[in-house]
Amino acid sequence: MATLSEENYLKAIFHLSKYDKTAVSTNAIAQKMETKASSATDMIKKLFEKGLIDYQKYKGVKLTENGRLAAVSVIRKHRLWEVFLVDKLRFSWDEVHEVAEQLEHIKSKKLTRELDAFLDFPTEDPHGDPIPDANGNMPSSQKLLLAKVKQLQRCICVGVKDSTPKFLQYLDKHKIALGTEITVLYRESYDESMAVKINNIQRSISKEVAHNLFVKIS
Amino acid sequence: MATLSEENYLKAIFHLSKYDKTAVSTNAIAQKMETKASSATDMIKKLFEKGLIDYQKYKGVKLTENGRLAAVSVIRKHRLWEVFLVDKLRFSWDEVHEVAEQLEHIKSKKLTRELDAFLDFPTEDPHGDPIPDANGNMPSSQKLLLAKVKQLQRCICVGVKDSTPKFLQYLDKHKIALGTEITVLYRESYDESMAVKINNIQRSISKEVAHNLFVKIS
DNA sequence: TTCAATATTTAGATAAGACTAAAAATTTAT
DNA sequence: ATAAATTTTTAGTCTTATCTAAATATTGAA
Repeated sequence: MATLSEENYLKAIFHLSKYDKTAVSTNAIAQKMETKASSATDMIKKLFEKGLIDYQKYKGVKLTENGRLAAVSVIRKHRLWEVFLVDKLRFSWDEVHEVAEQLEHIKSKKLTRELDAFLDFPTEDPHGDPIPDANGNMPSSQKLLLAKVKQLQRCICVGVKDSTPKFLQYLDKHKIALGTEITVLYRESYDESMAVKINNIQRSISKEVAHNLFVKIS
Repeated sequence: MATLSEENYLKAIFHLSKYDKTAVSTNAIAQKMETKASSATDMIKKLFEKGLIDYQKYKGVKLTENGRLAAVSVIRKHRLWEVFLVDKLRFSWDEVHEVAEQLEHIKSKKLTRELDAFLDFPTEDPHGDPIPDANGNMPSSQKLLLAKVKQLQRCICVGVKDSTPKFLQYLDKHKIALGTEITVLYRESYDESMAVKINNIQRSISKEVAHNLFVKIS
């Protein structure tokens, strides 16, 4: 069974290898974990000994199947707890992360199973991120960044890439939520901002926001 | 803020000083924590440095007000989570302890407050133990051990002293639950067992059971 | 009250996970 | 292709919480 620290490293490695499938560097792991490269090396050796990652000195790491399952199990719990906090306990979507970081490490198969059922088997967390099933399968979605949407297309907001409180509160303030419909009017080449229509009102969306909002074409 | 291990020691000291108000010995703490006396001494020094216990070498320890508050806060969370597991997640009363031991260490004022509200401000956990309020006040109850009940008195089962799965499963098997009415018929002096009437059926209750079941006179 | 038994504390060691500083390997730039 | 810059690893230290073994204090029995 993995320790709390091991679980956090596995999660970090999983998230770092989510998009590109190449090996993850020691420095990248250290940065994500907000620790030093030497500490990351120590943990890498430990995870390698336990068969949770593939590792060759100086060549970076990759999760093994066991490592992936362990990481996904933690992510599943994290996201289920986030749903619980928002749906049942009046937390807002910008308040859940810190508490879920603690709850995700609770070890009880039955707890996870029953929580899932209690929440009626949700498939997404409050930020639109998919919740892996009990076998470690991650539901795939065809979401894309708002920044990639073509002119005059309509789309629906389905998730966020950046889920820091600051960004989430920005979205709340501007009445952008999951499910909100957005029509892309045109792109400003000067600053890569976008003119969009939200709730029939024309607004400008900065490059930063457009690169952190996931949508699906509707 | 107390570490996980510190919280567990504070809880142990609280439970050991619950009934008798005298100082708690190092050995008693070590035994409750399933560790060695030398380890207990180390932790005692640490808790003393932090102002959570009063301590004089060789004289045992007592919780300070801050220490008591810290212990009661953990116990409050433990018992609220037990209610959650039984009332919302289909756990039985003999399954909740282990998971609550983990959940009790989650640090979030808001989580505790909202969980309390979500559960509709329960005053007792599934074993009949009182849930301290947010200010650290423990509701007092006038419960007593079944073993102390006088002949021909009627009483109602309100709690358990021993809350190990074995005892709880014994009670389940014999259809004794919180709220069950028990009439004490007579006491067998030979083995200290009791003849009682439960659900209009006469049964014998062993000394062991009678000393672990709390009732209130009805 | 004095000595044996018991309880407690101290001293020194260990493991996990972090750190700093220095060494070694790899990558990049000229 | 070689030197410089960067990345990664190693070596050694620190803290927390544990342990064993030894030393010291307290308690209790004769």
